[in-house]
Amino acid sequence: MLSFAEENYLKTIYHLSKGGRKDVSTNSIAESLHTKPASVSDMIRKLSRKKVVNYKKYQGVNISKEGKEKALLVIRKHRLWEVFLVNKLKFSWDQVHEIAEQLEHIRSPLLIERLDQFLGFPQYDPHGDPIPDKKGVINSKPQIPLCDLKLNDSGVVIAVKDSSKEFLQYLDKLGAAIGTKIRVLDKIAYDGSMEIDIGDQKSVFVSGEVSENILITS
Amino acid sequence: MLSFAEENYLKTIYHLSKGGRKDVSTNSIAESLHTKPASVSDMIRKLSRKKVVNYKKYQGVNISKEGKEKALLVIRKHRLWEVFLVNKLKFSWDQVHEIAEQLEHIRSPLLIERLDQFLGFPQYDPHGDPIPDKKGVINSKPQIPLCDLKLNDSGVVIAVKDSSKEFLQYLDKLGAAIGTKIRVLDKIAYDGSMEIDIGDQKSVFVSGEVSENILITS
DNA sequence: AAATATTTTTAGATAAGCCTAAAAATATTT
DNA sequence: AAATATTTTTAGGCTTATCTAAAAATATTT
Ligand SMILES: [Mn+2]
Ligand SMILES: [Mn+2]
Ligand SMILES: [Mn+2]
Ligand SMILES: [Mn+2]
Repeated sequence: MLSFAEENYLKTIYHLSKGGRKDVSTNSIAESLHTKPASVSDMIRKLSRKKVVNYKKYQGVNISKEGKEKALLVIRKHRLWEVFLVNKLKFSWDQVHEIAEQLEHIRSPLLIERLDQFLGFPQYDPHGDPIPDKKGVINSKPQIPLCDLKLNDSGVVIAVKDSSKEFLQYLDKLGAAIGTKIRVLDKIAYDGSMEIDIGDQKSVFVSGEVSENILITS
Repeated sequence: MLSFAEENYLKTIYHLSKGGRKDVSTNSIAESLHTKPASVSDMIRKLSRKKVVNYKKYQGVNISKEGKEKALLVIRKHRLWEVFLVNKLKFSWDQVHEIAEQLEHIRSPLLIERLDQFLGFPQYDPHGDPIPDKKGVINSKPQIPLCDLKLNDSGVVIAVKDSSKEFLQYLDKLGAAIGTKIRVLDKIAYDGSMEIDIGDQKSVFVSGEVSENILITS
């Protein structure tokens, strides 16, 4: 049985090891969780004793099979609750992450099963992230960051990499919600910014940073 | 801001002071929370510093005005979540208490407001307990324990005093859910047990303990 | 009223989870 | 390869919430 803190560490380690290489650095975990490296070292030792991560001093950690299962269950709960908040309680997609951070730790297998059913077995959360099934299996569509599209390529917004309030509210303002068609009108080599057409309706300029955080399916 | 543990202590102190006299003993709190009196003494000192209880050493505690407000908010959340679990997720009334014990600590005023609305502003939880409103106001109907009814009196089950799995499952077996009509056929002075008619359908004997835990409106 | 029993508080530990500062290991420059 | 910089770990503290054992206060009997 893992504590809330242990679940949060494990989830972070999972996310960090998914993006980059297998081994995750102490500093990157500390940065993600807004804690100090010393605290991370302590916690990693504890997670290692519990066999949810593999760890050799000074060599970074990687998540074990059981650790991954536990992390995916927390992520499943997080995303199901986000769907509940948006679809049933009419929250907007930029309001739900913080609340889901709390709800993801509620312990009751039956609750999650019933919630899943109540929501109609959703496949994706409000930010386009896939919801792992009971066994932790993720059914993910190919996602390309907008910045990787070529001139005149088009595709549909399928997810966002950054789920912060600020970014989501900016996308709302652009009218670039999930499901919106986007076409690349111009790519500015100088700073990585782009001119894009949103929903065949308007053309706007977005920064390189923004274009990295919008995920497209083609 | 109160911790989960502090919220649980406060809720317990509120419940204990509602039933009997105003001042609550250290031992009774310890018993309710399955902790030791020494731990209770520590916690009471802390709650007293936070002004949510009034406390004089060796004289017991009573809850303050702010304490009562905070306790009622936790109780409001607990009962709304129980309604959600039963009405929306199809849990039975004996399955929801433990899960609500976790959900009652989720912090988000907007979430509770939306949940209340989603549920249609329910007045009572699945065990017949009244749900405090946003301001902590409780709208409670008069409740009499079954054991206080006289011979041939009748009334409707409006709530239960004990919400344990075991008791609720026994009531299910009796067919004495909330809303069921009950009439007193006989009162056995010897042991306080009763013969009752349930829903004009069948007569059964119930122990004195059971008849204390069934609440009736007349 | 004195003796005894019960209740409550205090003293001293422990575990989790965090911190800062210092030491040790590893990585990067020169 | 040596010097320097960075990363990671360890050492030692702090807070919260719990415990057991002992002391102090209050309540009950005799
Ligand atoms: Mn989220
Ligand atoms: Mn999400
Ligand atoms: Mn309950
Ligand atoms: Mn209830």
